[in-house]
Amino acid sequence: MKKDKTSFFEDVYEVVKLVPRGRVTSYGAIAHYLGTKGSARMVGWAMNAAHGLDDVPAHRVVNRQGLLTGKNHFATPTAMQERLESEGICVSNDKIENFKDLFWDPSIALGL
DNA sequence: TGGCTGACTTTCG
DNA sequence: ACGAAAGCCAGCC
Repeated sequence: MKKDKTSFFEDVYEVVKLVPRGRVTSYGAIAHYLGTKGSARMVGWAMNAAHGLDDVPAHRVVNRQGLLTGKNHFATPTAMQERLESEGICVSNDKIENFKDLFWDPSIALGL
């Protein structure tokens, strides 16, 4: 089932995997959802380990402005944008269009 | 044990 | 509006 010892990363993975296709979330939102488990930086750092996992759509995680700040850590800087566009998300100049509408907050989606 | 790091966020200038 | 700096905290050496 699940491991009793839930690392901060695993919690982040679970949340990111819960992000619906065609939606995006922010580091701060995940950090806020996890609560005291860490700060927004920790989320980004967790993604650094997550990008190696196909189960974790790290490309759906962007910063507060909807900018693809983490694209630089992907296999290719364009992979992130291409992936988002592939899911129906409009990206312009490394920024998500209508980000406010596409924003997906785990705290809300999970009914917290 | 102690110190460095990091894909963010917010605030001051 | 833009730039730089501080705050944040868990993982790794």
